[in-house]
Amino acid sequence: MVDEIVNNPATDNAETRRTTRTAALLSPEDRLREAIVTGRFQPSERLIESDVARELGVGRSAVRTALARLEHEGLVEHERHRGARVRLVGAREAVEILETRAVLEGLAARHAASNASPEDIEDLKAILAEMRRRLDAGDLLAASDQNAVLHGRILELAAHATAVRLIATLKSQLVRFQYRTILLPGRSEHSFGEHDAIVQAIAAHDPDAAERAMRTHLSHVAEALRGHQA
Amino acid sequence: MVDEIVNNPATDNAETRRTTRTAALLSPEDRLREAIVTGRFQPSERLIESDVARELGVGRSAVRTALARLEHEGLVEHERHRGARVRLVGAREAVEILETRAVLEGLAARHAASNASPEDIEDLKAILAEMRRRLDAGDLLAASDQNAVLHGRILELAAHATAVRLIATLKSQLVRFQYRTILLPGRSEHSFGEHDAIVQAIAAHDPDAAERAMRTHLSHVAEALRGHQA
DNA sequence: CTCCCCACGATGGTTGACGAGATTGTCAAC
DNA sequence: GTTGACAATCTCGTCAACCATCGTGGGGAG
Repeated sequence: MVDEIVNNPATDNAETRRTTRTAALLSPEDRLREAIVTGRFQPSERLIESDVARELGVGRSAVRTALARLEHEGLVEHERHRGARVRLVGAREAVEILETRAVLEGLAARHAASNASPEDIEDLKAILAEMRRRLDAGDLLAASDQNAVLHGRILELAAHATAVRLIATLKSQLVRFQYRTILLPGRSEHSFGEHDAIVQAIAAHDPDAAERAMRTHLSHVAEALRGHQA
Repeated sequence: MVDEIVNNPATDNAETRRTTRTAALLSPEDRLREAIVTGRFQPSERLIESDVARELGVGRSAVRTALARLEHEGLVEHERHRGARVRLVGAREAVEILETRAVLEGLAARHAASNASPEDIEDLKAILAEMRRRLDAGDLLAASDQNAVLHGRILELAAHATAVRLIATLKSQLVRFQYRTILLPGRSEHSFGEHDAIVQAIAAHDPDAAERAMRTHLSHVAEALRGHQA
């Protein structure tokens, strides 16, 4: 889930800027988020409420609440009486976020190791096997999808609402770093081995090992990311 | 900083409900937060925007934005078209939050160990010494204050904005659990020893030891809390 | 050319109104 | 008496128009 930081960008995207409210299916918040994520608003660009409202074809209050939420998600920053602008998370902060995710997902893995039922473990192994198959088939992107599935499943098993929530918000802040590090040469085999170790630790109901494995895995991802864009 | 989960409750509190906007010094958000924290609104009580607006003597939109923020802070929960109610964090969730804080503060301690300058280390030792003095004087509350100072200082040293931010929001969710576990019999000495270990690890620039020490410290706090209210 | 002041721009907040979704209560049919 | 449909009500979500406040930049005074 970090090997490929991907929030599906609500793929519709195709010209919904009619001022008529025909396309009011998405909430203003989602529309605005999507506009930021897909880069229709440049980083550090000022988001004037009235302009955005006209652009999206909604009222100013809707934009205001949307901005408030996006601020909490870390997508925009806000100064009183000076307005909002889209936040640019630099490489430095990206590393911070990955570190934080590492400890949080480590915690999740720990709980998963405690909670996992035999069926859960079979599930995880099946996901891993599918990842193996796709790797052998040379389809790195498909394998990366499986990667996301695995991490998601572990979070479910953790049954730790607090950690899951925080991880989700952290993820959203990294939308601009949609690298699939698994695509880097040699990374895919490393990644598979790390995931294997995680699953094995969970299967063995060894919380310490599970946390350790998850953290080393994510730190390697962070490292790969760092090297990739340094 | 966990031994005494205390957000100073903006002690003014004294009847500021005049509809006249005389007492508009606090932002609506702060007023509402304070009202919830101090228990003027019962847990699970419905927060009807218009009522709250009248109660606080502000407009409905102000209340709306305040509610949105408090929702993100975890103080209220919100369902579309069904309104907001003050969120009750049960013991189970409190434990979750403490666990999460433990790993996050562990991360912070790790960074603090890497970053700390000689002066920083002297600082920490001074705080610790002051804590020792106050403990010897038998003033547990004062010692608990020093405890908060120490944790805060470590967070500063960590220079890890992401972790600090998450920890702050987690803290605010625990406002209802304002126990000072240090007041429990025997806990104070334990607590001092744990803090001592943390400072020593930071002084030795040993990130692993610092994280470990912080996590064991906080897990003991969680344990004490659990036992205290079980 | 520099500096200060003020008008303008934008936000924060208010009021009033309207529609949508949800809940509740009533009433009729079985 | 119970049940189901329908209507009234409640509350939120949004819009529109408005005013007060704060920042900022440009123009006038020196």
